[in-house]
Amino acid sequence: MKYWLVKQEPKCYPWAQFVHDGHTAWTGVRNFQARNNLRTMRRNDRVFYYHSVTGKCIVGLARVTRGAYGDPTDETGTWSCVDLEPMRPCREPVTLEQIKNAPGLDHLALLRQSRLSVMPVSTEEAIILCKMGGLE
DNA sequence: GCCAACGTTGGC
DNA sequence: GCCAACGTTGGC
Repeated sequence: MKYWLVKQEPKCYPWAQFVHDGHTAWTGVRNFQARNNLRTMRRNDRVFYYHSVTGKCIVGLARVTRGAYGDPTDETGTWSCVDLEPMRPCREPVTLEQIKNAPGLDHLALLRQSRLSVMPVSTEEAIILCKMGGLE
């Protein structure tokens, strides 16, 4: 089981809406590196849900319910998406500032590649993030 | 609102 | 294949 982090602006699709919907197709990714990460995802992988721009914090944990398939919002066949389902919210959101200051998280792609919207998280990093967010 | 980072496009 | 111009993302 691998760990990932996806970014979303809360004004586009907030965690609360995700929870309300119960599941969602993670469509619309139009960046090759992010797409390649999507394609590496497997069912039951865990996904940290990060609110970008407004919020700037991890707000919950989701899981992959369906591995990569063709993004239905893409006519060209170039892009992929996965299906996600919320698991549980953070007891406390993990802020970007906390992440920056936490030992062991300095290699997180979130800090190194600010524009990447789908990125891997190592098991070690995931353990730290779960602890910080009150996620078991 | 600004701007750094960085991906994409298109002329050459 | 190079690179300037341009657009987007996202933190500040």
